[in-house]
Amino acid sequence: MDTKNTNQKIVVRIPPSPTGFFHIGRARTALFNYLFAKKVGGEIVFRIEDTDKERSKKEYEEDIIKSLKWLDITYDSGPFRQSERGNVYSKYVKMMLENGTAYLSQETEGQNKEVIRFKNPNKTIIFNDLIRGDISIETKDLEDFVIARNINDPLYHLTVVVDDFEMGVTHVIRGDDGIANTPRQILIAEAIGAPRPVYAHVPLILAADKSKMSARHGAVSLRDFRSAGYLPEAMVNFLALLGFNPGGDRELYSLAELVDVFDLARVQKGGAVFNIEKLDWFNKEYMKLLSEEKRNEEIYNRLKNHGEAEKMSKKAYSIIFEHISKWGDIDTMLGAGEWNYFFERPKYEVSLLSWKNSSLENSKKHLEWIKNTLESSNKESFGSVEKIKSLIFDYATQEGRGDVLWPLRVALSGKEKSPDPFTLLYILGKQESISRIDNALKIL
RNA sequence: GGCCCUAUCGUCUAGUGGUUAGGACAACAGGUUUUCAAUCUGUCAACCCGGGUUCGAUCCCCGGUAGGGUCACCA
Repeated sequence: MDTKNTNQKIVVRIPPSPTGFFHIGRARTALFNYLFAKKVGGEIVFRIEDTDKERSKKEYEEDIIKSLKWLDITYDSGPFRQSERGNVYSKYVKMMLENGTAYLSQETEGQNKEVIRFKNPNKTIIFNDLIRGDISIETKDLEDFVIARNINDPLYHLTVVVDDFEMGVTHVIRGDDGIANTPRQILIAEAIGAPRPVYAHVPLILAADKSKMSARHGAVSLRDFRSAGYLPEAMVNFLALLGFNPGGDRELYSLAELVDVFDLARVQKGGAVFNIEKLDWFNKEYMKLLSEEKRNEEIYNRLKNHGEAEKMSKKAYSIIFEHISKWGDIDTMLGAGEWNYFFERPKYEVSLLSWKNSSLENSKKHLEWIKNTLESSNKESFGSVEKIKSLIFDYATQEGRGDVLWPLRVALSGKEKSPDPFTLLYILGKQESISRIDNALKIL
């Protein structure tokens, strides 16, 4: 009966439903399918499960495709759309109606007066799960469940089983929440004479409160993370190690390296709490691997979106880079005015100019010294942070570093927290720096 | 509630019938030529409980407890 699988080719599937933007949990399940298939030299079928005409949208389908591409998860065939495979399903429904494994049921409630129900044999199903071992379920609790609204309008359980059969799927790797669906699908598979695939149920991604991660917990679609400026390599690495670990202390793995070390038997059984701080750490690690050109390009583009790109000196880029863990942080920092001192004169209270217990008179004295020194310095001295530092540092050491450096930094940035004054001097340039010091002197 | 699944630091996890139970994130402390960041070093921090098996259980078995998932003419 089954001639498709005689060559033992391993086939997995990525079967999202386009009823929302691609969910992070779905992304991880897709990733596990990918890693498993690549590891064993199998194939990946990509299938859009859009039998729910009400909720399925093209926009979501496009988002799913884009998301997979972003993560670099490729597939060997598809996308297939269940909405385009009506004939296939009605063929099987007919067959089941004829062989008595399904029947037309008169309904007293619901939208349709007649639906097609599966004739439940009420038996015990025991299936082996690659991650959890044997699972046993009494199917009589499932009753005669509905498999189609009518012969041309099949429901999820039927379409999944038919497609997995027709597409030669050998391994079903899906989320934990699919366990409850498994006995129904095994029953249908038996009814249509399809072989039973191997199952593997991956633990769920949990929110901080340990419940299934959903929209009410904030960002859950891959799209959100993409626009927040996370790197796909970081996302892949983070997601893979959420519920899987190859053993040992290593944390950083590329997609290809993950394929090498992947093993379903090493997938965790319990759910894993999503920890965005760890994601941020991964992301920063991958950001550090980027070339300077690439970093500057990203920073420039983000600044440009805010209309600040031309006002911000390129010399400030390395400082910006140090302070972010994802590109979207640039938007946040800019929005909060954190970096305003890079392109506009700072405003601040006079009192901020004095360091700890030191006096404003002292600050004034030191700033005057610095001003004179800078004014008499040649252009060469502003060539690097190191050179600027050599102009002032000995004086600062002698007079008290905090006493000298703090007011200088405040004069330049107007903030309690900012890069060091030498870097500020370098970025701002001689003329602008002197004029800011002048402003400080005026209010002192 | 029925059924199913799960249980090592706050979080992600490694690990073993005998270990000082390891790493990472976070937190905290200190260094790094003032602050923030980055970085370095260090500190804090876990085997859910009760039985059983065993010379010995975090590890094996049973029970409990807790948490989660699922119970559609959604997928």
